[in-house]
Amino acid sequence: MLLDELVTTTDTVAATRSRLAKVDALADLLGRLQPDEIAPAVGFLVGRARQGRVGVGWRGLAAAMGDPAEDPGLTIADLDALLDRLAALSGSGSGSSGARARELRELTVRATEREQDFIGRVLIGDMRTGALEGVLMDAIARAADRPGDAVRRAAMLRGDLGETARLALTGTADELDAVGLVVGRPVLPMLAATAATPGEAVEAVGEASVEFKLDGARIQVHRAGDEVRVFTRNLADITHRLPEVVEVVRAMPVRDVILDGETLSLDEDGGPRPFQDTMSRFGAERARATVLHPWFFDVLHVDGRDLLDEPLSLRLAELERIAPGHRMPGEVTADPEVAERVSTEALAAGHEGVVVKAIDSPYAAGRRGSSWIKVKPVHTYDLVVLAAEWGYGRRTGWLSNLHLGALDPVGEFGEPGEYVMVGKTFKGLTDAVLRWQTERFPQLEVRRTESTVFIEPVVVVEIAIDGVQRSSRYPGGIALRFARVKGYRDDKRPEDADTIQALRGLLRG
DNA sequence: TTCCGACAGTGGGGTCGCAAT
DNA sequence: ATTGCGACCCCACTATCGGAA
Repeated sequence: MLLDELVTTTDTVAATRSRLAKVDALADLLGRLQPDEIAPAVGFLVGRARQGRVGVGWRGLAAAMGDPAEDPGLTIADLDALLDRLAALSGSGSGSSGARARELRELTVRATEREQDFIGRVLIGDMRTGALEGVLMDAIARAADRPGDAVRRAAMLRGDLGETARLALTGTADELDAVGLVVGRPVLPMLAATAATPGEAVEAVGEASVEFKLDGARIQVHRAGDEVRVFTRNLADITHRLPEVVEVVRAMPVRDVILDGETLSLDEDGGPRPFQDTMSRFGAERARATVLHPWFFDVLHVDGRDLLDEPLSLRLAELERIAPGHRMPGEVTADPEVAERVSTEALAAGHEGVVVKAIDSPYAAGRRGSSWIKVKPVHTYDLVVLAAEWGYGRRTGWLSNLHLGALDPVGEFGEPGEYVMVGKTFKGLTDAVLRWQTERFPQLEVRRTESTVFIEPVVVVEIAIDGVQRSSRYPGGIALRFARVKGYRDDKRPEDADTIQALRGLLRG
């Protein structure tokens, strides 16, 4: 199929807000693809090429794009082959950036203007058609005449939407239904919703396993005999970086197993180190002094037996049997007060909070259902808006991302009474608030750049954060973690804002 | 008719490896 | 040796659609 035909469909999809209409257009396209084109096309449509990331970002793209062609001639296979070549060049030594740019230019001079635009969005992974995995799964089901739930289930267990689409469209219904757990092949991890308090979470799910939530990285570990593989939340294979985790699982009294858990580094006293330290070790290719410890909170398969559809109570019993020394701390209860106590214990030990899990729930791979609910304490501070950046996409034309400052009353970082930037946020803003600040901030403008309007430090905004972390980017040495707007505080004066010293106090304890 | 679950979009912090400078 | 880019960990929240209640 010509790439032009696929691009026409994505234009149609982007032009409507109706999901049913998007599904119609996508299903029609999927039905016309050749078998070999299905997996590549699905990768394009969701902005996640089957080759993965190929080392081209905004900069590389802008530098490499050539003049467009007049007439369409590229095929889906042509773009897929380009991605293969780019992936092969990725990280292949000196000159590879130039080689990637040449490959990209060679292909894009054969692309029309709108094909170039599409290729760019594929490479960046930013499709903006309002149809990603969720909508596309419905379209695959429609095109293949299979139930949506069957496609969804297969995609979660297969961990690969392109291959699932190919199977759904070219195989039998039985073959689709037969997609299951395979030891060694990662599945999409189950996700958690959010609640304000542990008590509220227990009220919502009933009898629950209330477990510590550790501030580390999610891991999924597969063992088949002596072969152990470790995967991230996004299913990347990081086995070679975590030999200590491999050893732990290899020592378990099982032949085959699939475990879900979290890994992080500890300090000398056995307490958790900051997330940044865990990531430093987790992200490094070479061995480091710090060790990553695994804690497991679920088991999906043991010695030939799938446990996905078994209740959590049974899975936890299996976990206790095979990995008693590496179980996530927790307690089973239906009592909100007990849940609050477990949460207090987790926080006292330096952890993030708790996850409350319905004790009778199955393992819903890839779903953010309501049977797992995470609870973390929220801190709020009154900060001062220093600037705002122009938004993107549906926020084009609105001042969106806020620069936030904390008061420095003693002049530790400048003159007394000045404000020290500690982070940015775009979260928590409703359309009405976006409109308001776009109207208001230019009246307070002191200067501007292409992207940013800087204003008098007089607007106080209440900000929620999970905490702070050390920073080399900001002058105060700390940055906000997961900052979001709770609301503007017309009743507060900027000189009453919270201080950089108070924020820094969050670093320990 | 109203409610609510699922999705997509809008970006935030950091760390690493690597290629270019 | 330093810098900038790209990949990838962690993540919250709002608007919207369309099926469920």
